[in-house]
Amino acid sequence: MNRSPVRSASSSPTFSPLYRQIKDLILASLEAREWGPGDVIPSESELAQRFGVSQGTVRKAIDEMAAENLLVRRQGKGTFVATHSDPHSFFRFLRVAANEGELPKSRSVPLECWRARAGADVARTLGLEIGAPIVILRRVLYFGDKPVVFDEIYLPAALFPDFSMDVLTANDDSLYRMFESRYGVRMIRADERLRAVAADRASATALAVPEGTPLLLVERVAFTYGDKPVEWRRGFYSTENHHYHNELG
Amino acid sequence: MNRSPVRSASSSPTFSPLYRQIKDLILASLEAREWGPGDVIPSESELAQRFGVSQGTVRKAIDEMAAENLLVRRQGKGTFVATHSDPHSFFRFLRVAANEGELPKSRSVPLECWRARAGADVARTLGLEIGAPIVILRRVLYFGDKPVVFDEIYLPAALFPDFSMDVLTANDDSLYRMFESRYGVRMIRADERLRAVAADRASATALAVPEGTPLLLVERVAFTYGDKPVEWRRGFYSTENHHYHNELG
DNA sequence: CAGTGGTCTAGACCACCTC
DNA sequence: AGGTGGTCTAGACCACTGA
Repeated sequence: MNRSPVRSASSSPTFSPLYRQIKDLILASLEAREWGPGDVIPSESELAQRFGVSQGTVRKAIDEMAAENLLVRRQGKGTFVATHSDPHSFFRFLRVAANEGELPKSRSVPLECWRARAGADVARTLGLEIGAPIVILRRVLYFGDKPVVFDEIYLPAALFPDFSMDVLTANDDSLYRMFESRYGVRMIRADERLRAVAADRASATALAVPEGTPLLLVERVAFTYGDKPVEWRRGFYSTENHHYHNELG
Repeated sequence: MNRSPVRSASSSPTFSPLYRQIKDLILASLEAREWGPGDVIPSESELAQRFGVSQGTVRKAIDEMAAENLLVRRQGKGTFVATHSDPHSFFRFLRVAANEGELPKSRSVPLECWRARAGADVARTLGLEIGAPIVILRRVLYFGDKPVVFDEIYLPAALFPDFSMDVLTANDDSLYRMFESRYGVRMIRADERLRAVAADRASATALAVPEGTPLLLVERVAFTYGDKPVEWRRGFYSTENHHYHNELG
């Protein structure tokens, strides 16, 4: 490895600065699972030596990756691969808050899980062939004793081979935590589209509200390294006592 | 001015690094309107000289402020105070997208605007005394010929003294653009809470949908420098042909 | 051309963690 | 004490802009 970085690129149309090349190299190592979620990566000076650049250049590369929540710095200890284990990361991908007071602990209750073949919509969204094997999961998220989110989740079976009710019931982690620990698939980004809809029978039942109740519909496509889509999800949120929280900056 | 920065702070409980002190000084200049939205600020080397630190330290301060969308760097030209004029900034505070195709140009149609006194809710949200003078605006946002958002907006009258229908009709800018150009109030951050509700008579009329239609309710508190709340807004979004777009990262 | 931000380096020292 | 990341400096050179 260790392609030596290009220091000058005058008149090059695809010029990218050294620290960005370093960033791409580190990114490649993450993608290749050289270091897994939660692991320490080599120290800045060690990486600097490995790549033949100064420590400041490595530092700038890591700065960007920390800003993108790919790495986490801890002074005195080292730099770590980000993981969905820590609760901070949990709420980056679940923007639910209680209208009043603190949010009670969440509990995920799987309803059904089955295998199917990708229709046109799912295939397009996940970048699969039509007819490719997928897994579908329905589950309800409770906060305290209240059902708040009814999710329908579509996954490519190729990436989550043995995904099933058994795996889910044996596992108390959040889904994304399990995805990265069991299948080595780490979600790093997601696009969401929010709409208001009337509860149909299935969502009304799951959320214990009357049919026709206005629900917040959240459609999500989640991506792993390389902006590869690996999850499609439709979540119905009961917003009687909760809301979707967002910060604009 | 130019309090000389403190270089060492061993055992100080409120230690903050030099670049953060510089950042606070630049922030104070922004808050004091030493440079207005869209203006160039002094060059990095000039600021370094003014504050008696190295250029790299000023650079790091500006880096953070650029990441927070307070400043905008333009290579070869200088560093500028961010403004709501550029369309990029516009969509940071209006997360609407069309379900299909491009979003047509938006048009804001004011319905009514009147003065009132703050009730308990508004007073608490905006940090005012109960009974303090406020201004209330109702307006509809159209995209193409479709009404999409019905807004009710509460502002402290002290900050927006002559705000009225006349001012609005004479002004084609976005609200936030007008706030910063006419009143010197620049919105830098906002908290939003999203819920699904059934359209009441007022919102149904404004959005030309049947009463009871599920609507996306977006409650926003917007903040200016120093995290001071200066706007409270309730927006009803018709999500038949549009949605609220959010990126999780 | 001069002036701006952008990159890269080398080295010093500080703050924090662990042993 | 020895390692890690965090701060700060000084200086060189590159890339972009506009007169």
